[in-house]
Amino acid sequence: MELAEISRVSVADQVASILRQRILDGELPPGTALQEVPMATSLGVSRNTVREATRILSLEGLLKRSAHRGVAVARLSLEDVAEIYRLRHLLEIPAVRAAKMDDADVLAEMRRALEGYEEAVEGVDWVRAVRFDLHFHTLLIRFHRNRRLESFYEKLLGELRMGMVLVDLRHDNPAGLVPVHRRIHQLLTNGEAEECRTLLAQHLRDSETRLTAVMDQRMARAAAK
Amino acid sequence: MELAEISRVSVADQVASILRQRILDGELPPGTALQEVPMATSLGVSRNTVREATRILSLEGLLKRSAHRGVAVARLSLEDVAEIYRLRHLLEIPAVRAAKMDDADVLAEMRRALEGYEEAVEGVDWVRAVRFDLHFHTLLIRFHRNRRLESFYEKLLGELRMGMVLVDLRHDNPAGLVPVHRRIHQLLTNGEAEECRTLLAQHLRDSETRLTAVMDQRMARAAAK
DNA sequence: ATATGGGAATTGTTGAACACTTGACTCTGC
DNA sequence: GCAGAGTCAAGTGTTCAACAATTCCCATAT
Repeated sequence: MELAEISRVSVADQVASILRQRILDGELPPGTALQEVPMATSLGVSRNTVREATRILSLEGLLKRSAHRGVAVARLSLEDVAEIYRLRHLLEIPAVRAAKMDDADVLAEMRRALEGYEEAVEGVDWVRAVRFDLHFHTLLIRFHRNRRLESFYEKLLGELRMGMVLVDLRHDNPAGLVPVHRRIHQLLTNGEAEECRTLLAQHLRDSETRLTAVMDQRMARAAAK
Repeated sequence: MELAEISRVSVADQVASILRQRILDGELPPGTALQEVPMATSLGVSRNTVREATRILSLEGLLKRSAHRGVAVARLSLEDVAEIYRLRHLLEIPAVRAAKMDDADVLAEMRRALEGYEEAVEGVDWVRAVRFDLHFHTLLIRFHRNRRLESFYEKLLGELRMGMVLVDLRHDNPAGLVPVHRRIHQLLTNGEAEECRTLLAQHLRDSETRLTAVMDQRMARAAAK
C-alpha cells in the first residue's frame, strides 16, 4: 500500500514555499513590496492564508514587516553580509574539524552538489550555480550532525543567496569558484583537515570580498541616480 | 513631547509573548495541548490571532503543531538536550575568545544578571534563577557582537529553559551554581581567557549532566506508571 | 476481542466586514 | 510659491461566522 503524495502540508506552508523560492531565485528582488489582496487572488487563496505565509517568511528573515505598511522583500545591508560571513567562519571551520571518517554519506552528497554546480556553470545558469554553491556549504555544516544548527544555517545562507543572485555575471565569474570547492571536497575525503581549513577560510574571505564589492558598486550606482 | 507607550505591537505578537512567558515559566508544562477556541476566548482575541501566535511559537520551537491535531507545548528529548549542549560549547567557548577589553558594557550587564541570580536563589525562586542563569550565558554570546547569532541563541536557551524549570528543587541545588558564574565573570574582567574557557567548558558539562540526570529520573518515573 | 461505522469535536481555510494607520492629495491662508 | 491643516482612498490589523476536512471516541455488529 503505497500512500500517494497526499497533500499533508498546509496551504499556508505551500504559499510560503512558493514565495520563498521566488525570493531566493531573484524573481522578487529585495525591496519589492508585496500586497496581501493581489497575492491572495493571484495564488487563489484567502488573505488570511497569505498573512500566515508572510509571517513565516518574515521570521525567516526573507521578508520585512512594518506595521500598517505591509511587507517587502528584505534588503541585505553590508553589515548583514559582514555578520553572516563571521558566522560562516565560526561554523564552517569547526565543521571541518568535526568531520569524521564515517561521514561518507555527506561526502557523497557533496560530490553530487559539486556536479550540479559544474553543470550549472556550464549552462551559464547563475541562479542554479549559487544554489549548488550554498548547498555545498550547508553540507559542510552537516558534519556537526546537529539539526538545529543546520536549519539555522540554511536560513542564514538563504539571506545571503537573496543578495548573491543579483550579482551581474559581467562583474563576477562564478566558474572560477568550482575548482576551490572541488579541492575542498578532495581534502576532506583525504582527511587533510588542516589544509582544508586554511583553504576554506581563504575561500570564505574571497567570497565575502567579492560580494561586498559587487554590492558596493550597486549601491554607488543607485546613489548616483 | 514624550510620546506615551502607544501599543505598536500587533495583538498576535502580544499573544505570542504571553504564551511564551507561560511556557518558559513552566506554567504550561511540556506536552500540554492548547486549543484554539478556549485560548481565544480566554485572551479576548479572535481565533485567527491565536493561530498567528501559535505559528510564531512553533517556529521558535516552543510549540509543536501536527496537522488537524492541534498544537502542544514541545517536549524536550534527551537528544534535544545533547544537541543544544553541543551548540553551547560550539558558541560559548569562542565567545570568550572573542571578548575584548572594550566590552565593559556587556560585563556590567553580566554583573547585574549575576546579582539577580543571587537574589533569586536567596528567595528560593527557581524560575527566576533559571532565567538569570540563562541570561548570563546569552550575554556571553554577545561578545560575538552578532545579532543573528544572539537571537538564535535566545531561541536555543528558551528550549532548554522549558526543560529546566521543571526540575525539582529537591533533586537539584541551583544555589551551587552561583559561585561558578561569579568566577567566570571575574576571569573575564581580568582577561584570563584561557582559564575562563576551561572553567566554562567544565560548567557546561556539569550542567548537561545534571539536567540529563533529572530528565532520566522523570522519564523512568513516567514509564513506571 | 476485533472491526466498522457513525458522529462530535477540533483544526484548516475561506470570505466579508470594520477599525485604524498611512500617504498622498487638496485646499487654504499667508 | 508654500507650509500646514483637512480630506480621502488604499491597505493593513483584527474580528466574526461559516464550511470543509480530519481525528478521535464510542456504540454496535460480527
